[in-house]
Amino acid sequence: MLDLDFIRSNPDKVKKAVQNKGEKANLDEVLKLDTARREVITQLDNLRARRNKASDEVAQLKKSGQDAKAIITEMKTVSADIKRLEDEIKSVEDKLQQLLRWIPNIPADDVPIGIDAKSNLEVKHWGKRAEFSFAAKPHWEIGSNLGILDSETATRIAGSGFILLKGKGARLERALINFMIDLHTQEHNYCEIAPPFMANRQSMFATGQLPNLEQDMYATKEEDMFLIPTAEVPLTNIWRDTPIPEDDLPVYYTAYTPCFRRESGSYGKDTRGIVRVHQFDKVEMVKFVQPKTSFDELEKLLSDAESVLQALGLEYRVVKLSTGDMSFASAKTYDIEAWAPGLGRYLEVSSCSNFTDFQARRGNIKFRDKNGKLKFVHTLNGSGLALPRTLICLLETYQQPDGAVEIPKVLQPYMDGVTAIKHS
RNA sequence: GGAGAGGUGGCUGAGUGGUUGAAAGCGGCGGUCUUGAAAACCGCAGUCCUGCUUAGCGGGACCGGGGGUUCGAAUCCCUCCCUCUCCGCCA
Repeated sequence: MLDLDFIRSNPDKVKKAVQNKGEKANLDEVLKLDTARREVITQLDNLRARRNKASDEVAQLKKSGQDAKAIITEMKTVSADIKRLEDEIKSVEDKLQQLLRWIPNIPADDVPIGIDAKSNLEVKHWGKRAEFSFAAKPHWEIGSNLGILDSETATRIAGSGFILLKGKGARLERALINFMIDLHTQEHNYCEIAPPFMANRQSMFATGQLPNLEQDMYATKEEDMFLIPTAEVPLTNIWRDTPIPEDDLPVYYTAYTPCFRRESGSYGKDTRGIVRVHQFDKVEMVKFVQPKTSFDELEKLLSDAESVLQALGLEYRVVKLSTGDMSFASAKTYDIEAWAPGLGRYLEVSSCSNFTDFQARRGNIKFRDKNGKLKFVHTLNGSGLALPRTLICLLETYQQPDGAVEIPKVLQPYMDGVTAIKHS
């Protein structure tokens, strides 16, 4: 959500942002409603002031035993007018809020302008391309050959687009989660959280999943709750409607959660393997920071996510997303894409964004500054990392001619010292 | 799922339908006193919206959310949400 004040005084910037992000938002109507709103408020407040005054007079008259009929009769019509204006203001504000929800965050100045991923900008490359003396296999072949990945069974249990890991495969998943969480808590100062995996409508609105992505989420029928599509939702909502003590800033949280996504409309994309699934594990990082520092914090967040790939020895590149490719709520986003040799392409394993005060405004997340004033924080989040795709890159990068997969050194302590997953 | 109790300021906790933005206590901030601190005493303190002659001054709203009754609602009525206690069920 943007500040109405900002929209009013910078309509051109907002218009440009809407356009560059490929969103549809009725800005002219917003400005019109904003004016109407303030006009009605002025009238309404004047009438209310009159009523308050009269109310005191009635009280005084009654106290001294005098007749107040005249005022009461007069106030009947005033009250009727107030009620009419209250209905009007409610309808105007409802419409305004409705439209405001669809206005995206303003992209930062250094974000490349473009309608889609074609305008993204590669800003960094790390690691050497893995070379193979044989034809590198895709992960689903490696996984099923080793008996650690069983998609058919997952399909029987839940349907297509679900993963079942087995034996060392399941263990590897758990090892990755533990390794990542330990790295972020021990090296990068994040506080570990184990949050709810479901969230209510208000939480989903605060982080920006609603209203845009309602169809992409799994919802419960009876309770109007949603399965979280990312830990960003519960983590960011920890401070919703709750001022953060300034001394606590910056606040860093990390959490492992499963993520649930319907992926409706993505049929035909990534149907093989586990690149795109309905449920996947992810370690997420979320930050609440002082507004001035948020873009620096984004760079740090990015490097925290990168350090996972570096430790695992996986080749990757960092891409700065263009206006059209980044999310509705983001001001600036970096994607990290790791190389999957078997697939022969990069996979997005992390997305690190600065939401500036966009989510904070929606979720009323504030801190008290030195002068005692409440101000919106800036929020950021980044995957650190998404598991199935990291697992894909790992299996495909460390596959051996005999079908075994070597385990990177940093993970071995998390695997009881296992150095490779071999055919059993 | 059944029965009951309750949601008031940063916290605890009062509040006969009419100067109640709201007593009191704690905590907080500023001061007096003190070499310093504590204690004591005095004073200040909420959020949001809006207007203007915008370091300020007005006005309005806010006592879980929404609706209703009334000239007037923290107070009465309806409804939803949440918390707590007991029973049942259950990892």
